[in-house]
Amino acid sequence: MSAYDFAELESRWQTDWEAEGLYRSRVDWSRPKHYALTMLPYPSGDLHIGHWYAMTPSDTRARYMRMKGYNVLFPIGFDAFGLPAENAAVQRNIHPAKWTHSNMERMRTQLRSMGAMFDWERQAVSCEPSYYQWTEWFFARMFEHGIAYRGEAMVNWSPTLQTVLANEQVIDGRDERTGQPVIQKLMEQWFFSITKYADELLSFDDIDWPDPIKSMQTNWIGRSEGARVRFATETGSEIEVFTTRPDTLWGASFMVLAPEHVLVDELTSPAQRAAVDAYRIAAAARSELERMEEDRDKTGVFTGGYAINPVNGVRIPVWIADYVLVSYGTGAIMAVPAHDHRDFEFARAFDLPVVPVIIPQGSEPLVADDMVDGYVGPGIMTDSGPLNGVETTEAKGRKNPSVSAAIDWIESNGCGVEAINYRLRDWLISRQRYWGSPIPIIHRQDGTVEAVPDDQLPVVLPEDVVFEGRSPLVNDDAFLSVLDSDGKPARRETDTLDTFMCSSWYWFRYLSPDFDDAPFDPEEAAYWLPVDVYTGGAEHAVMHLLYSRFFVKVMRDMGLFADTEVAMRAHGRSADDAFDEPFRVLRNQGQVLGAEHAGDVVAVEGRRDGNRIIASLVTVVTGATSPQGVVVGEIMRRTENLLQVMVDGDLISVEVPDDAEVVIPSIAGTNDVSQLRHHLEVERMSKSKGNVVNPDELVDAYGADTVRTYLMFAFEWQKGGPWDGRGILGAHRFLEDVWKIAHLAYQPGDVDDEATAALRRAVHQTIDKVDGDLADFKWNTAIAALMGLRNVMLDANKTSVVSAGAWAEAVEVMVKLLAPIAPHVTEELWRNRLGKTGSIHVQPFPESDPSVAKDVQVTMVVQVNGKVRDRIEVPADISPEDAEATALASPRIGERVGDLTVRKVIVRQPNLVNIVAN
RNA sequence: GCCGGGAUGGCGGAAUUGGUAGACGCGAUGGACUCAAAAUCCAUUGUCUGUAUAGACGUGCGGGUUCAAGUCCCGCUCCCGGUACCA
Repeated sequence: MSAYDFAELESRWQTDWEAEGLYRSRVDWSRPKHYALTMLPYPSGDLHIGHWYAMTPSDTRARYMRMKGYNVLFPIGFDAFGLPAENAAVQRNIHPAKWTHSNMERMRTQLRSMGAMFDWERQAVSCEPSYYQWTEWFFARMFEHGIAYRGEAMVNWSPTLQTVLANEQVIDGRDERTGQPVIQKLMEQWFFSITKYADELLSFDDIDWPDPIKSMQTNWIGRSEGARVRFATETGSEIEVFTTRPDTLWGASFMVLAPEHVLVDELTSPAQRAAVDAYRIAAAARSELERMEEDRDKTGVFTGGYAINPVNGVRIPVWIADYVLVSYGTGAIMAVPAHDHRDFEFARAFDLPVVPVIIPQGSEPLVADDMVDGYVGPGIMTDSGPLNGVETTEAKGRKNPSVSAAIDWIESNGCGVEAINYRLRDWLISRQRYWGSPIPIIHRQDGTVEAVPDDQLPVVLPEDVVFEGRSPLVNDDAFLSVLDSDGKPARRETDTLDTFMCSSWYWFRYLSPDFDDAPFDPEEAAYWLPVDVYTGGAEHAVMHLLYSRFFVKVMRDMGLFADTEVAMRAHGRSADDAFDEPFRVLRNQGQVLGAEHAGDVVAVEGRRDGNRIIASLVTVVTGATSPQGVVVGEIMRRTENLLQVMVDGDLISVEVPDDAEVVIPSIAGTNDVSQLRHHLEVERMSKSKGNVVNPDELVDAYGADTVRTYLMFAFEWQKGGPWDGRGILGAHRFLEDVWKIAHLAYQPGDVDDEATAALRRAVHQTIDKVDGDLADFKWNTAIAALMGLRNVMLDANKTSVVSAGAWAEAVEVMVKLLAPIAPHVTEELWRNRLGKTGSIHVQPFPESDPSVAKDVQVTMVVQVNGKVRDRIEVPADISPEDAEATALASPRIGERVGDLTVRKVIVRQPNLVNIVAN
């Protein structure tokens, strides 16, 4: 037997497959198509184990579908624009294009080492002009159709760098690199009106997506029904609010505006001016995420202005507070503290009136002074003029009688209208950066804007630029100066497009990456679209996937599939519903994290309280020693001010109060809790998320097939987990065993029919198991089943009593079942050991024979009062009567039941009988 | 904070969706082979009860439903992902 030389055979087959064009995918209307898509990778530098974890199972699924008879398209490309390239430019003085291209060059080689069935001739790269020409073209279409528009949005502004920062570049309100403060600032930018599609995006009727994803998108869109109500101010303006509870309008006792609301200046009285201005500056220093944290103490300032409650004419004060966001609703709320938690907290904090207007069901009317929280339950309306006596339930919108009555009253009295509000905001697509697709817009001298004509696309990024922090486009005169459609001097737009836009249409470009007349070739699209299976990380649950859905719907409505539909009909395929959703089936994998490292070690001094320590001194230590009175341990987890510290195998909670002394040797000066928190978090992220595991080394040591097999075997795919390098030997041994089994010169002795049937049963049961598991994306159990078959075959070889025919069938089936998982070794065995012609990867997937697979004997469990007391081998087709009789006849059961009275016997033949006796 | 997911032996994970908890693998222990080691092969391996064809306990914590709960219900704890300019 030759040795399993994985290195030699893997590179040989990769070369041969490419020469044979085995993975070229071509339109073939005589065969059913399958478009398998794996999420577009970002060219971060080196392929890491996470890429393997995402892509090799997708490849296995694509190969499985191919063996199931489909013509499969499985393309690959790069999401090549983005922030990291610019960071590299700033930090290491490498041009983003150069950095990106060398990364892609490297990653292509690494991707090829996976042995995936990528069709490289369909590669799409988002930073190449041939690609972003069409990204720009889509923007131009959106602009034409009124989907793209100018608006204002908050940005992280660094006054020091005079530039906009990404959220991840801002830590604790400061620029992560320079440590200088960052403020929130309104800026004019481009948007796509995705909210126009909010309702359609809430429907998932025709797609097979995981429920959690659908639920997250639904919550993200956040549709709520209610009313828009106008409050007149004493300065003569109107404040419009959206409320889901118009029925509680009579209890509105003050209003709160977002600090950035346009009316704040007008409403602010001279006496309050200083306080309001100070508060607005403070609010600008806080991120939106911080502002939404509900358990924060409520802060706010009275503007000095008043509004009139339109339903009862009551004069109510107008405040500003940062818990109201400009980006949600109208940026203003009416506060009904008696019936809303946050408003109640705010009212109590600032001693504002609380006016109950609901009598809780089955209870006495509320007394404002006695309330400890807003009441949000059902009841009867009171002190609400025309609504008095109306029932209020816990239903939302019109389904709640009081809300419905209130909307009718408001509309007929002209103070508001029924309205639907979405939490979803329009998609901000402007980026004040260089390394992205330019927005093809020209700013004319008269202040209007126009799109760059299609025949002048793409607007190409200038290459000769210098990086200092701000986007070099802003200062690039050659780029900036342009003539408008009237031939007058004009200025180019300098914002570039959000990279999410590049990744919102890439699967169309794969269809025909060299097509010059349109983003995609309708002939290809008519066959391949839509994507049948999309796999990728759950971290994209909302944004990327929602944007992609939006994009397709917009394309459909702009008529961009008209030619494709014609081509489909020409081939007799219905175009109905083909372009409402981009991805028919979606499945998510988890993340493989770097190997778990020892955490930071801290020494803690403090007071012990049960299993918890209230710290007075926390020191981050390197060389851990344990002097008297000090607990030294490795930090396992940290949340807020609570550290979980492992000390001699026990987890101890350490609470770090704000006044505790904190010593972090690597940070000079006095340290505090937030620094401790921040420091430990950074340490943890760089350790646990860093690409500690290098797949290239694993491929060198064990081969790509082993790495693939191990990744699919060792984790629950949807969940992922920390990498553990030890287990890979198990996967490698398995492939070596398969190699060995296929090379055995099997010679039966005296053939035993029962043993032969048992082997065949195992083989056919394994077919069913692997078939079902691969269909369901359950790689680990599919491989476990194949390992089980391996064990059965090694035993069968030892006894050598199964027929030669059954053995040969088993070998062939095992190799075929394994082919989608370990493509190289199975191809080698198929063609060079089993002597077959043609690739194993185009063979039909084995089919099981139910009559062979059927069990003849099974273990029946007999329980007494739910506890297992005996196990009996019985025929698989045992009748319920026989099952019960067999169970009761068992001496061990007789002993157990003894003098007890049998009350009931539950029979689930052939697996279980439960005898209830007392 | 909010939204979504998760927690099962020393470790990764299985469990036909209410019916044998721990498949498969790693690791560990003992043995075979070897001068020795590696590799390989054989055996054992949830915990406890001194023995084991026995019993009790056991799926993050506290309750509940059921003949039967890892699975369903109620209440918690902790971890992971997302939170709109990381991709």
